[in-house]
Amino acid sequence: MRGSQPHCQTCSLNALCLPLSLNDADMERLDDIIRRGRPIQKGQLLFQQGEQFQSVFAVRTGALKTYTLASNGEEQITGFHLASELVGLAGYDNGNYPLTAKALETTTVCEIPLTQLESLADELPDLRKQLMRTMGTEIRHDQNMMLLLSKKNAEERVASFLLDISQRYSRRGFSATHFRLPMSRVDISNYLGLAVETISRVFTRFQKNGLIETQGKEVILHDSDTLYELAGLNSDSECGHDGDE
Amino acid sequence: MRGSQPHCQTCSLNALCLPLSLNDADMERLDDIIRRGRPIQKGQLLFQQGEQFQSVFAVRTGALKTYTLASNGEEQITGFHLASELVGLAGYDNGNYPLTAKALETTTVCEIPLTQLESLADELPDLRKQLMRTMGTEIRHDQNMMLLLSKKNAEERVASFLLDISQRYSRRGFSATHFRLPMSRVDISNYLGLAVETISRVFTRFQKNGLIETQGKEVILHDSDTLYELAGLNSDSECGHDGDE
DNA sequence: CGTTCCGTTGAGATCTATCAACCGTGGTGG
DNA sequence: CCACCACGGTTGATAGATCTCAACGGAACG
Repeated sequence: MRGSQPHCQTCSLNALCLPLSLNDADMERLDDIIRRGRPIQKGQLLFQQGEQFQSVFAVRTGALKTYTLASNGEEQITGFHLASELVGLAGYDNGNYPLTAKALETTTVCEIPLTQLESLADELPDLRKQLMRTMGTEIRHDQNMMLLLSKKNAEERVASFLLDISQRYSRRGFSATHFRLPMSRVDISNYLGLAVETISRVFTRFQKNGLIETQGKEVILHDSDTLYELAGLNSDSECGHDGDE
Repeated sequence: MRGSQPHCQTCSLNALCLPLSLNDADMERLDDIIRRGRPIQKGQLLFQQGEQFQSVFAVRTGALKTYTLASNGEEQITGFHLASELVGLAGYDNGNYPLTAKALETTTVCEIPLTQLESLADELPDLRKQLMRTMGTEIRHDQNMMLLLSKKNAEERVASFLLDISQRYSRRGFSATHFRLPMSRVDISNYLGLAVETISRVFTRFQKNGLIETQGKEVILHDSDTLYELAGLNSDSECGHDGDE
């Protein structure tokens, strides 16, 4: 994102990331324990299901997907993680990551070692609250996904998905109507519990109806209102994901 | 459960409930802030979506379901809560309950007021860890549900469900093969993302194949191994829910 | 320039939802 | 005591949405 060693204090994402509710002094202490590693390339793993749980990560640039493996080997994508969003907190309850995180494109992350995060949380009530809030947000997101997966049809799911991504980009200051999807159609279909072909068909149907315009991964939302209606949401409510893990 | 005022220290559920990892002194302090209310009757609400978030609850006896309302009014059941399990932590991230909790039968709960829980957590690192762990467990559960809802067919879902309930009863010292489902078929169908009729058909099919035996809400598992196979699980792994919210 | 991966489109198969009827139980009231 | 009703659960027939299988086009890449 910037040249030498970046810091939370100067990071353009700090208003969205874990430092969210921290004052300057606290942020500095958080900054001290964060490790900034090499970028990881598309397709590489950040951590793997079953590995020992050692760190939580914040996406600085790029995007990740997280997925669990069923015992039959099928993968279920549980979330996409864009810049400023946390990854890995879902595994907090025991010693191993319950899911795998893979880069969708070249990605840089901030690594926050768990032991240090825990001892810092012991001292900083605000950080603690922020962590709990982030986990609560993740639970809300997952429960919205459960609703989507068990009650919505293909068009509703795709509409919800597009609006979710739109809102998340918008929150980071990017266009809410013109963006690039970092994940493949296959990933989208897996996430939404549909076949790839169904995703493709819904995209073209939406395009024919003038709701969206797509060219590969580039998407333009032309009629967000109708999309919101389709998704079964009001335009000011959440639609699946809330930005943090 | 018992006559006058019960206490965490003597509660038969304390090895499964929030006091899980607390020492005696800490448990006593937790015990002090817990309120034991009147039993709530079948169909009554413990709390409602949108209400101010004030307390977390532990089920002492009976059972609850929690569900969210989509904007079209449809309800999506996100979990069932048996004795010793926590309810309400899912809402931790903001000021309002994001879901409703309704009693499936006459139910008694321990109420833990949030403000007091928070200040107690400020002092007791073990309690804090326990809370985080519980939330992490809930996230894992929800992600397992996402997998179930997007990848499993009707038989696999029902098998997973029955084994989940079985494990949870078993953990509380009850039979893993002979139990009573506290929820209706409609609730099960809603939870599993299927039509009631499908649930009914799968139950009878399982019964014809000698896998289970049912009479109304009473269930006997005759062939857990095949059920585990169907569910796509090994018999020692989790299958959806892990006991705590 | 060939290969591979990804996305799209078409035709047919399949699972589950839907609609409808029926049954047993429990509660209510005449 | 019995008729009646409401409700939950079961079963059958049909319809529909999505999956599966298959083929094709284009972009990316070595």
